[in-house]
Amino acid sequence: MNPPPANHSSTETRRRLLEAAADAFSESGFRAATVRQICQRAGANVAAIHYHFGGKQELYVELLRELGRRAFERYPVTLGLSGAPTQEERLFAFVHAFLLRVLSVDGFARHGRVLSREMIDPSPAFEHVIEGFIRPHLEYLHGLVREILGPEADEQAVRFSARSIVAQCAFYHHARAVIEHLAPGEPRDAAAIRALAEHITRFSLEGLGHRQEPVG
Amino acid sequence: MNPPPANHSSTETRRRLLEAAADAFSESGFRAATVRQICQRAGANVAAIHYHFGGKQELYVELLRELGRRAFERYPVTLGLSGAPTQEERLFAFVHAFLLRVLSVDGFARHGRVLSREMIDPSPAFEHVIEGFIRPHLEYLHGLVREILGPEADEQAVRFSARSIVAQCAFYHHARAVIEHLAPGEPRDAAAIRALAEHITRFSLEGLGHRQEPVG
Amino acid sequence: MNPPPANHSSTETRRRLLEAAADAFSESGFRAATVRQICQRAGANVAAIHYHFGGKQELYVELLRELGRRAFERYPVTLGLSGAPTQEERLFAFVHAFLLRVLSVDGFARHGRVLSREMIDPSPAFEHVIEGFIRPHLEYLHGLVREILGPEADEQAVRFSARSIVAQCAFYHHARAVIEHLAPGEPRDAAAIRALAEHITRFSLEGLGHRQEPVG
Amino acid sequence: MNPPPANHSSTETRRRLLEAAADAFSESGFRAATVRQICQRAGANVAAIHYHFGGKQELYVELLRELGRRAFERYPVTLGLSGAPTQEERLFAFVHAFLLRVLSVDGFARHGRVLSREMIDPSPAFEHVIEGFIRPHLEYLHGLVREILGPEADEQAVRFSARSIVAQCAFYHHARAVIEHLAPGEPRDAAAIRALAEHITRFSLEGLGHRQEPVG
DNA sequence: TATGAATGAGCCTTCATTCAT
DNA sequence: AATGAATGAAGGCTCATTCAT
Repeated sequence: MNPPPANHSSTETRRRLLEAAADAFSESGFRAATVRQICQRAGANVAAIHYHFGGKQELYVELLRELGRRAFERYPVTLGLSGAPTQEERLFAFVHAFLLRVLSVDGFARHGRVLSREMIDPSPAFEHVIEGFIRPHLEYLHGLVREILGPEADEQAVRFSARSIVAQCAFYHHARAVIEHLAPGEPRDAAAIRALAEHITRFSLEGLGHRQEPVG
Repeated sequence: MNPPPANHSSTETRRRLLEAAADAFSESGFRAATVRQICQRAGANVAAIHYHFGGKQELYVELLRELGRRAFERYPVTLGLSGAPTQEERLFAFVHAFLLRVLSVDGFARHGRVLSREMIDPSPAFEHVIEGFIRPHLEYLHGLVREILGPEADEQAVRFSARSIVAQCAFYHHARAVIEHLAPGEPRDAAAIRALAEHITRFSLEGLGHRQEPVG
Repeated sequence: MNPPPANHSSTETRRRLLEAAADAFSESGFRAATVRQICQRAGANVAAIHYHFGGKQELYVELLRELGRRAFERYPVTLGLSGAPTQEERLFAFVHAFLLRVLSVDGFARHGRVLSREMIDPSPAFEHVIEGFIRPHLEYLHGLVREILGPEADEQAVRFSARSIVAQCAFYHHARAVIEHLAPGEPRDAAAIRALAEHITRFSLEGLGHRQEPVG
Repeated sequence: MNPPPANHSSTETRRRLLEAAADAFSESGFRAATVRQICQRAGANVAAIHYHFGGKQELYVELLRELGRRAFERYPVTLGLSGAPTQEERLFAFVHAFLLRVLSVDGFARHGRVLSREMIDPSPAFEHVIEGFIRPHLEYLHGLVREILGPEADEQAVRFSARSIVAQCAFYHHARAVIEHLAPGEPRDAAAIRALAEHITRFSLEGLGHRQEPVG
């Protein structure tokens, strides 16, 4: 008698929940985002998150696991590189990719933003985030910095310098509220992100003592 | 209907509430910290905050005002400078003071941490924080950067460069969980903080294209 | 952030909440009645009102809507009239219905009592009450009074006279404590209410200068 | 060393508290008025009410006792009468005095308003109010009504009619919110109050079957 | 005689979770 | 496989009252 329920397959609901969670968590953070909000955006029942994931926290962890890949696939640290790139090119790619992961308007940036929040306010998924994403990419950067600094640089210099680079990138997400308030309307389109990346790359290369060969 | 008396006297309970609030807000942020928590730590009744400050938010603002004064008195941007300091000395003082305000183990650092959290997760007192603390110090830094970059630098270069400097300092608080996890046990005593400040100053001076004249 | 679902289904709990709310609000008024009280009487959790209605005020408005419908269906202003009633009959019906809505021992009277309280101590739903219930019925009465007074009556006379009529009816609820104290045990059964209505109707008809033609 | 405190005598503070309480209770009712509000208006300490009266409720009872006299002295039921007034004149005086006690803008009306509220929402002082003020004046009215109705009127007719008269007067205070909302800006000055009293007197006299002797 | 400080009970609301179907 | 209903703990706030001086 009743029409069969417009039954979205289980995986379909799950996907919509993850999608909605990505929006909510990247906008509001883990605590401030509410399950009602997420379920509503996903067109699902309040109990759906508990049903599919076991709870809010499990959904969050699953989101990190599931979507982490995407951001780093879309914007790998070697973004746009090919052949035998120079050190400058490799640093620029790293910085540019970092900024795109965090600032771009496409859906991929949501993951970057969630990761970025995770640095600030660790969740139970912190360990997973560190080991799965942050450590490997930081080690890549360490390698690059070590190359640029040259063989006589000690490890502390490498660590400090890598942090200085990451700091400049992360700042644009961490302090976005301040930046937006003090420099309202500053563009964030592809060109502006590229300009930021160029600034950070140049600033950091010099900071690393990397001298561009003087002409002549 | 009528607000409770804006009590400005300095009772013991009031002081203990501010102390407890400094701990709670610097650890958990404005939203996550609860008045019950704070009152309990202060050994006071739940209604004490309402009585002494008018509410959670008013307590927060009062705390910012109070701690702000203390922190910037203890660690002014011209930390340890006297006479006619060089640009390098002034930048070092700025960076060093910033780090001390955020990393030092004394009570003063709690204010820096609250400010740092405010960048990340603005509270209803955001406006006050920006105008009272962040804007004035940022403008000081802009002036310094402008001097170092020289007269031909455009304003965007000044802004970007100042951000790069602040970013490196703030990162040590924003990303403290990550740093502690990846470099466990890295010291945070006075000497270590000075070393960090030296690194950031050197890195930034070079990033700013400031060349130290070679000896000889 | 997002309101709870405006749940319009008719669950058993929802009905019990409305029932309990009718008791509580008619006895204590909007402000003095507490959600805990209501939930407890309804055998429900404290959060039940928020879940089913969105909040105390929304429950109140919903109750007014619901009970209003019932009370004016059960005791319409044309109570018992049919055919071409005389002015006297119409006024009697109005007065009688008013008193029944306020004094009868069945559940319907709770609505009248809530309305009556609203006159005295307006709640945030005051506007709704005025426009939804009071104004329409008052305008009906104005029409009737205008007819009785005849074409030469000015509008102020109409307003004042209508008030005099409503006042006599409402008084039996407003001043019920005084009446009960000074005339304890005065009956409030159907016959007594009818007798009151007859008194008020006669008193008012004469007050309106309406002369019953003497027989013969 | 310290100057002697500007010590208002005990009775002075007491008087100011009663004054402020009259304002607060007549405006907001017993429950809604807060002790903080009252103490603040009186320029006294929060604890002053407890100190001088023992508590909010005791202050309220004291206020009724203390100020009750004043209103009935200022506006006695025989307001302005002298010599051998007619029944019409006596009824007009009663009604006019009632309205003035409740509607006039001078301080005396506050007491009338508090009494009027008491009818609606009895406080622990209810008994006192009834016996001290309401019963004696109602009995006066009963006597007057009995005279007007003539010797053959039964007691129920007297009671009902007296209520009809009181109801019309009290309504202007009880339903003031409704009246103000539906007829905004209707004046309440001395002339307007007199006009109301004339309407109610005329309406009631006719309601009582009192015929003004036809000429001739 | 009088007060500023502090209290505890209670208010409405919000939330992640769990239950019964 | 999935849901609408219901829960309990906790949140910030308000108030009349009491305490210590």
